[in-house]
Amino acid sequence: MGRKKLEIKRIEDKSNRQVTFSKRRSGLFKKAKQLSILCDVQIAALIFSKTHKLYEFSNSNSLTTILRRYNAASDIDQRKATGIHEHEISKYSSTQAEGDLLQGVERDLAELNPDELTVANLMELETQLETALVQTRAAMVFVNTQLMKEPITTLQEKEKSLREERRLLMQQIAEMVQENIAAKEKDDIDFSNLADNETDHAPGKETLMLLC
Amino acid sequence: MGRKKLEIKRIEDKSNRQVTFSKRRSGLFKKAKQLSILCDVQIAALIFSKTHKLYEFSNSNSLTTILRRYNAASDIDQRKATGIHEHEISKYSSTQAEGDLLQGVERDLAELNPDELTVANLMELETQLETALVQTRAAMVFVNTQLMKEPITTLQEKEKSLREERRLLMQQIAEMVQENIAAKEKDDIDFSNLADNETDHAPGKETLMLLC
DNA sequence: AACTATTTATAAGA
DNA sequence: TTCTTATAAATAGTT
Repeated sequence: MGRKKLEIKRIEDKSNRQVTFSKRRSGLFKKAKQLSILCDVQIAALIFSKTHKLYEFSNSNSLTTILRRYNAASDIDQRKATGIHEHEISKYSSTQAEGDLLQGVERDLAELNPDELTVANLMELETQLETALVQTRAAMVFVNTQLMKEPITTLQEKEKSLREERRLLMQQIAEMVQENIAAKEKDDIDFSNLADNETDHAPGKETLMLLC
Repeated sequence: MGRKKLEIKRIEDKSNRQVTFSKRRSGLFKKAKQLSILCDVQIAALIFSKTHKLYEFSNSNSLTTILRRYNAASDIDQRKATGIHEHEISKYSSTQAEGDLLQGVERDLAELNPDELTVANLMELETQLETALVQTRAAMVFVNTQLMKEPITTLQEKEKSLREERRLLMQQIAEMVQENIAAKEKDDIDFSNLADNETDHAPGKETLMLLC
């Protein structure tokens, strides 16, 4: 779409490539945001440029929250020690309203028959929690990617940073899972229909074990 | 773009939403692929639909390789035991030619001054290896997501599956890293300029440690 | 960073 | 659902 039809092959001119990258990246993220809103789906898009910057789009609450926390912590704890290094996360993240997890469940349930409600509700909640888990894991990758950009000089430092990163993440994940469980229970849903193997475990505890 | 201007808000009609999702998802992946080719960048895009299917685009070699291996293994080992469950990974993955990691390095280096070559070469290789690491981690998340879709009934089964999944991944990562190192050494580059802290470690081993 | 001629994506219709 | 087509939107080259 432009003055001339452009053949899809690597643009050799550096400056032109940079301009096109900027334009099309913005276009791609815009499309991603539109799709996520129109069709009510969760999208994450990552671009690793040749200059080793990470550009990211995500409409996921938990993901952006974790990223924001990490970036804040990173600003305070790590940048001072290793030198300033601008983060290139784009501003396209469209955080949905708070509590979207359970609101989404309720909206989906409106399309179901009343007598399917209880079972469907439980299944949906189960799946939503798993989605949150997936997002959390995705967040860990994003955060790791962020960390990669830091100019860490020794492998000892690298390992230490990764350990600290993991400690922070485990903490954040624990908080997130606890919030989910609290929300679940607050929603006053009957859990007695769950299979036996679910009832003799604390859900949050089990989830955390799987992450370790 | 269409007969009418469409307001960007959730499409309430289920059937219309599904059609739009299908069309725009295809459009988004097409754009992602074009951008990755035109600007020579690595892109991963994930979409989690409300029906809990994962749609994925990636132009990354290592990522798609791992996914393909896992899916193959999954077909044989797991589906039989837990019941068939179609994978919904889209076919948009555009795998670059083999050895693109080092080819990319060489191409970038053509734009540099000759006297910067040795240092730049090493830095670039370092970064490429880190990129591979990031991709590997991303692959782990994708694979976890895949696994989430399987209808696993007990938490015991779930935990067992995750353990097995991790074992397979560690193995695949080890292979990938070894391939990288082999390619590195085959390219006949002088590593003597590396800082001391890099020389008293086997790079592959260290990388694996960070992943554990 | 803005502009605009064109190409491309796609909403609605068949 | 898959194909068609009128229209909206993205963007390549230009300023």
